[in-house]
Amino acid sequence: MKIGELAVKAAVSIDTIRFYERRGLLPEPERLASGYRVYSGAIVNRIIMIKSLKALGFNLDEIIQNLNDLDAGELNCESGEVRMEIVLQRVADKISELSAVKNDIEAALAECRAGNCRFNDRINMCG
Amino acid sequence: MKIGELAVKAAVSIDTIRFYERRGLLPEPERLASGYRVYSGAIVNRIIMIKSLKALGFNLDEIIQNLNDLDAGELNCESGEVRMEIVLQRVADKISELSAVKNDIEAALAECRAGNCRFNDRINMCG
DNA sequence: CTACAGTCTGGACTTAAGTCTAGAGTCAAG
DNA sequence: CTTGACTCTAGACTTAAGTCCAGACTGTAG
Repeated sequence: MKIGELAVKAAVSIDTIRFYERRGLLPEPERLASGYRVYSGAIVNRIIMIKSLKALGFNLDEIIQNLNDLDAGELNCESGEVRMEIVLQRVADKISELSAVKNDIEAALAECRAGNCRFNDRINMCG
Repeated sequence: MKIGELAVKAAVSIDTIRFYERRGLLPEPERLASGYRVYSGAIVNRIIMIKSLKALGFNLDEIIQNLNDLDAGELNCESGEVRMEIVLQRVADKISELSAVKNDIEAALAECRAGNCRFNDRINMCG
């Protein structure tokens, strides 16, 4: 399978595949005499793994670590759990940060609607 | 007041003040014969406004628009309300996006703890 | 006068995760 | 053989909001 087919099967762009290769997320593939990259079907799953880990909030460096440990057989249930907990905390923190912003906007809007708009006076209703 | 004092009073860095000036968020200040920027006290409030709008989730381009309209007297309660509603929507969308990620991680963790860990098998528990 | 702190400019650098481009080579169909 | 689709590389570009730097100048205290 050449890169174009892989891109379709894994639903990523060709550029992304080459970028992941440069970043070390994907192994260097075999090459045809022409220099074209050739892939086995297994690589599709690896890209799906990467996408799954991205969806879980891991960044590329963390994904590299996970995949390396996975390849080395050093990624077990416990270490995976710990990693997910760390990412979970990060996601939860971002959510509460944004929730605070949301509350501020809602308070400001409530002030507006109570006829006490300060938007064009001094926009500092949100600490 | 020179830029260093303004930076302290407005609690931003000197670089940020110069950057805001380049970006058009702050007017070009008077200069001393030496070329040093001189500011009146009023500029402190403008920077505080910028920070408040940032805290509400506006980006710098939107803040420029708000400030321009404010300067032109074209920012009234209604338009301010509309703008805040748009930003509120954006924030709410981000929150639900992150909440979905959070749910996925929690589901994966629950699977782990139920003794059905698939982290090192195939990390695709989250669509 | 000498230090030293403050300020100036223009431009490069940062993060993250790609995306885009030019110019060259390759492959398959007609 | 030609055409068009595919692939190659290296490197520049993107977004956002700044931060950092070198090298020069200014202002002030001792």
